[in-house]
Amino acid sequence: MSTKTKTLSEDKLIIAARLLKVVAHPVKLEILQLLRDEGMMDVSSLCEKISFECEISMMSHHLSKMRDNGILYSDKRGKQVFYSVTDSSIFKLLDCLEQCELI
Amino acid sequence: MSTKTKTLSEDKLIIAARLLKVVAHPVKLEILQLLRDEGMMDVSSLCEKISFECEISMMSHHLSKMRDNGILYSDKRGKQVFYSVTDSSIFKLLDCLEQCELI
DNA sequence: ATAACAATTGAATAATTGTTCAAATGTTGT
DNA sequence: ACAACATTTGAACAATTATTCAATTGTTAT
Repeated sequence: MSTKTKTLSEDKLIIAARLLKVVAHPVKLEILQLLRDEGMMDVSSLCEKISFECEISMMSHHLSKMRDNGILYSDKRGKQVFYSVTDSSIFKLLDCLEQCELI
Repeated sequence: MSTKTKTLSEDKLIIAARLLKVVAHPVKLEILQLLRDEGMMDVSSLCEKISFECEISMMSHHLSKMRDNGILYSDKRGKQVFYSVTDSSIFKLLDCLEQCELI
């Protein structure tokens, strides 16, 4: 008899908690949703497409926090900066939330 | 051509963000892991089994916050109070974190 | 060089979360 | 009724996160 479930170590639980804390915000979750559904996008476009009211400056803060935590990366092209996810495994989190009975 | 991805509405994004905020803590994640792997458990047992140092009072605060947010429920049996998850779909979140490349 | 545009930065403040501790509640057995 | 145990509660304080705004940086075109 063996347990199939993996368990996260103390260290990984700390990292996982930090990751969740970073994305635990309605605007940040919608940013991920938009990047999933429409691919990389510049800051102004994200502001326009997001359903919440969000100033450019606020958007930039959200994006740089996610970038600083390894979730996003940015690519400057001329005047614009395009953001996209570093690893698409983050989208599983969205799937998980969409399936979760509590939501 | 149709997009297969669901998108969460503004309201659901707010609920999802609140849910993530509640569990975005190493101790809370480990509580969920323990409840998944060992089933319902009383407060003192959780304190003993958790790898982080956590006083009974702190554990109780963590548990009641998760209960107040619909993630756990409690069942008093004599002197002890047993906690377990209200809906096992929350465990998908753990699976997701275990699979996530960023962790 | 200047103007217009896109985004970032940092500081100030507001709001929320996390932690600790002592006191209180409820339960069981004597 | 009393003591021992399990848990909860609430207040005080610490720490972190969110928001706003004005100033700054960098880019492109004239």
